[in-house]
Amino acid sequence: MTSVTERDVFLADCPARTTLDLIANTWSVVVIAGLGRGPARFNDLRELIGGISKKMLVETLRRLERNGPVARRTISSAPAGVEYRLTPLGESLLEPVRVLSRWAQDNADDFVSAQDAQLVG
Amino acid sequence: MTSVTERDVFLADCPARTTLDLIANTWSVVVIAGLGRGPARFNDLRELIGGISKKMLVETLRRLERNGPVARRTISSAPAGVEYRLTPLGESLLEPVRVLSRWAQDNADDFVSAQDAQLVG
DNA sequence: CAGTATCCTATCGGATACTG
DNA sequence: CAGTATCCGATAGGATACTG
Repeated sequence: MTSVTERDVFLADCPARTTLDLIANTWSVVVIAGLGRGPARFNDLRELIGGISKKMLVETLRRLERNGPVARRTISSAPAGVEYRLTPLGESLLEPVRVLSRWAQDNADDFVSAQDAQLVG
Repeated sequence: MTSVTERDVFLADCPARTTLDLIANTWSVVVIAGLGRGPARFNDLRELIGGISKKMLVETLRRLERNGPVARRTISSAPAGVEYRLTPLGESLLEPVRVLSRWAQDNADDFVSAQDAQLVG
């Protein structure tokens, strides 16, 4: 029994594509990877993630919250604040995110040199 | 012996972050995944990848070409045209891209329902 | 501490028309 | 077939100032 509606990233207007649109961007990947280290407060995340603005961090967290992978919790005990953590869905996203990040880290020098070669040539 | 310059996606202005910026977007992921099926012509890719415009396909291919994962070749034999294929670097990117795409396909329904719940609530 | 609100620019990305 | 060129609206994203 195959379902009539496929889930294929090659198809426009498919939930799989919509999902890819939401997770396949730098800030989503880095925020998920950051929360993979454990629950964190807003400003902890800002310190961990170099170059992210308050605006983008808020927007990224809200979007991930809306779609499931991230949960937000208010801390009443001192020091008061908020805590973000991965949901089970977010935990399952951790592996893809880490595989991609690791690739970026391992192949960064090849990318850079290819770009340099282009600039020189 | 640890190198002085780290390769960490958490660091702004790090080659790893720059690399992530270039690959962590929908069109890059889908184009790499598409070329993972084998070498393809420009219009073959346009047919395979739903919703991509000529403009975005050209720009994505050029960017991936500049940075290494994709190679472009002119076909002189009939029917004449061009062929895009993955380089060895591109092949190594295939696994991360497939892991991410598969996650999107497998969890698309959870994402959608989470969003629906938000709309209702 | 954890945001909001506003402004402004750059890039994304579709539509359309044209080219060798 | 495989683009290029141009126009245009929508979104990304930084800077800054303000808030409970």
